[in-house]
Amino acid sequence: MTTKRPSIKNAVVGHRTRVGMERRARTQARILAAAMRVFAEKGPDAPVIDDFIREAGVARGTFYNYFTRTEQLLVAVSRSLEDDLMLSIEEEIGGFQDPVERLATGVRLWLRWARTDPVWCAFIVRSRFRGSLVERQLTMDLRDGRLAGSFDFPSIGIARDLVVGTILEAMHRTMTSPVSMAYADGVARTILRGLGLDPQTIRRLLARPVPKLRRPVRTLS
Amino acid sequence: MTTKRPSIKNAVVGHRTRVGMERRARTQARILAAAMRVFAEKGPDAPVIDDFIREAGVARGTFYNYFTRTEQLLVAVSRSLEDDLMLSIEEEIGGFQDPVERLATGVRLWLRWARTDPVWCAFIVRSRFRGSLVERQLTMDLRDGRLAGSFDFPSIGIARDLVVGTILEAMHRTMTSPVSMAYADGVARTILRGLGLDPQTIRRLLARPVPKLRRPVRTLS
Amino acid sequence: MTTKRPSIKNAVVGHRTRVGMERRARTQARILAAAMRVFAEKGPDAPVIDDFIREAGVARGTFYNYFTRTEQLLVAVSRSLEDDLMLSIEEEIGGFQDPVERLATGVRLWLRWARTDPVWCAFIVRSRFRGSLVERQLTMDLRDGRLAGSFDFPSIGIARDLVVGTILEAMHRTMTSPVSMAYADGVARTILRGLGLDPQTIRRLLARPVPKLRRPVRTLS
Amino acid sequence: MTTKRPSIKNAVVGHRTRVGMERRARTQARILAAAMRVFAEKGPDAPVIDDFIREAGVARGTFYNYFTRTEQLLVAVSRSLEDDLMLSIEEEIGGFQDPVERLATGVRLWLRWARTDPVWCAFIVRSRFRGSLVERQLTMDLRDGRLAGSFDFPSIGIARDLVVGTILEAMHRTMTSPVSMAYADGVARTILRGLGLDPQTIRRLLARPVPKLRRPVRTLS
DNA sequence: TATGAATGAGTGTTCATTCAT
DNA sequence: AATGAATGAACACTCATTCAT
Repeated sequence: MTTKRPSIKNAVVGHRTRVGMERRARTQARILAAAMRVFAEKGPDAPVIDDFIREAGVARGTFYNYFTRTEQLLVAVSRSLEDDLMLSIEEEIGGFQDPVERLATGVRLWLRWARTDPVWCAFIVRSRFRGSLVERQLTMDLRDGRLAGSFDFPSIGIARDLVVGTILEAMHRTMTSPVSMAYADGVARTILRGLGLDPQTIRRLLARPVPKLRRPVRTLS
Repeated sequence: MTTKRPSIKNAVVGHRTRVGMERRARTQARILAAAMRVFAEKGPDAPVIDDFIREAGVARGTFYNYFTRTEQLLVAVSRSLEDDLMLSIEEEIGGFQDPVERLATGVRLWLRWARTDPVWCAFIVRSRFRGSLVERQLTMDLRDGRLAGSFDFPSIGIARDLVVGTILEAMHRTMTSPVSMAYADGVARTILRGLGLDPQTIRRLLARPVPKLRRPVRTLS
Repeated sequence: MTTKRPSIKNAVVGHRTRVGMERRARTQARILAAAMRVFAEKGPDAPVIDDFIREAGVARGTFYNYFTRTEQLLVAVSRSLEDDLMLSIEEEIGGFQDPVERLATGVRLWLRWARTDPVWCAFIVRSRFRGSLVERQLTMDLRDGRLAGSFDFPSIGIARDLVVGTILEAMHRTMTSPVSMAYADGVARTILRGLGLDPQTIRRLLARPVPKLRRPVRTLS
Repeated sequence: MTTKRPSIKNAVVGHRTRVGMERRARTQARILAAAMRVFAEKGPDAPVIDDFIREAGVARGTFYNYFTRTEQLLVAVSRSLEDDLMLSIEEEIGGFQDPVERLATGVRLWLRWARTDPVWCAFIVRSRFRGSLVERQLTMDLRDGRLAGSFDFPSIGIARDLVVGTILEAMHRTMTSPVSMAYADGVARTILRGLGLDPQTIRRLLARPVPKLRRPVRTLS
């Protein structure tokens, strides 16, 4: 009989623990969401702790229960934003077998999104952080494409630097002055060229329509 | 009459003006030189005005007579550092007729220097500013190379983004982990590939020895 | 009727009450023991409530059920530490009939202990609190010694100030720079002199060996 | 001729320097005077920087131009207060040849002042700092008195601990409960006894009238 | 033009205390 | 009685900027 009903003591402790953890999670989420809005408005460097606690509606002390450095917030938000787009893109290119096609489409989607959301774009460019998800996918595609004989470059590191560096500069240009969609595809073309693809193949790849992102991407705007 | 013999008063004013201008120039140069040392030691963001005036040995008020924002100093120093290397490089490649050879050698010299001087490298990467001299030369070479039929890219802007972006990422990697000289040439190879050069030509270009920089480059270390 | 057989309810309440009181005592003891360790490590002023609850492994709220001021803890620990040594000393001098001999030996034992345990010494000196037990014993011995005609001083208060003040300064010196055992006896000699003892008697008293403390003294080290 | 008239440049620089130094000295004095009032009101531990700047009527930054730690202020004020009384006392006992008489009168004057000014008394007792001037004079008198054969104690250090310790405890008692003037002399008597003086001499010394302090003592009240 | 003392808004951080569970 | 998340007043410290000399 007694075994059926959990002892009051255990129940209470479990309950308390659970309630406490839930509350913690909720508060942390609230601060993070607020931080995202703050960063969106003020950029990655300007915000001060006051901005975050005002936006989140928590007390100073509460903030310090979760984060002690503004930078921690920036990293968390930055990673979340990059990963978010990457997940949306992955949803579109997940079906492709060809790593070259994956990469080509991925770059085009990425740059298109950068055009659509300049705030997001500026944020990603200015925060020096580079998300782990995008790095992982990129490395994989480069390796697979080289193994398949499609790509030709000295090393994966160099190829990665080409892709990331060029895209970042392109994003920088995008947020500075509005660019055409042809510009985005031109960047993709040049990157693929740098990875050793022949013009013919590139032309064929870029002729395909770019899929629309179906998964809603969290945005800063 | 008065036109023949300049009045003493005028002479004095002129003298004073001249002396004043010289003093201005000297003080400004002193502050700039100090700023360079300060930035070298503390990075581009940490320094406060106190650091500059202490290093330069001028009073607070004096500083404000020349610069009102720390950022102005950063831009000035940054430009000076980039231009400095660019001038040294230009001295070597000035004799080359072929824009492709100019660019190839320029990139190789730039990356080699980055390997040699990690402090300089970190500084250039972290300060978002891009010097005008390097931009001008780069644009010129890209345009000439395309006109000559050697390069093939969608637009000069895109080509510029490829070159600058890839180099910046490569520099970032250089300052993070030591890289071989082969890496530097691999980056050059990939960039040239992205600009539309065929592998054969690239191989031929990279087979040539890299000239040594003869002009001493001002350094942060 | 009800008086004969205690109602079950009452029994339960009594049980609960007893259990509760035991728990209270146990928790309080835990906090005190933790406080002693914390004070030993950080001194009397630095510790914050967080230190105590972390060391004791109790929740913030629990702490406030027992102490509302850090100072209360300090007083409790301080008194305990002083009384502890006093009890050990009392065990040695309890057999002496002569109050003068009691006091002389007590002072010598006290200073010897101060030499042995600088952490304890520093703690007693820095916390201005003066334990009640030592005050009581000291007053008693001074009074008895005067009644017996051994001591000669204007008032017990003054005599007490002489003993306590000199010992505190001596302890201060002990914790600042290491002192010889002769220093300790020199202090005892001077105190006894101040209490009106003649040099001859003092010499005879200090010629006797100092007993070893048999009761283990709780220590901070 | 030119040598007669100092060059304008020199005159200006000298003038500026002088003016600056004067202003600095004035501000520092202002902060110190304010600190003294603040310490008098709130004791040595409670005051916060805000208290000092409000009382002194200077800006936060100004305060930090002169003191970076509250403790520095405490030390400065403490030393000043102790030295101040010591100077007044020295003025009275300066004429005495006999070190014993110097010391006896000094102790009596010191304790009498403590009775008169409980705020000052509390301050000296609570701030652990011991001024250098009083230490120096005391050590000198003890040494001279011993050399002259008047005093008899194991070491100067011990004698110093007796004097300082007993006086501090006596001051503590004075600020806790009002004491008679007889108490003050009783303390002096006991101290002298501890230093080895015979009762006869002590009685003779204490029979002399205590001089009045002529030099005004800066006070906290 | 150069000086540097003075300013005070701004910011990060601590920590005693409360209170719903 | 025990818990611990949340609170926010209090505090230390920084540093760009001004201005009288």
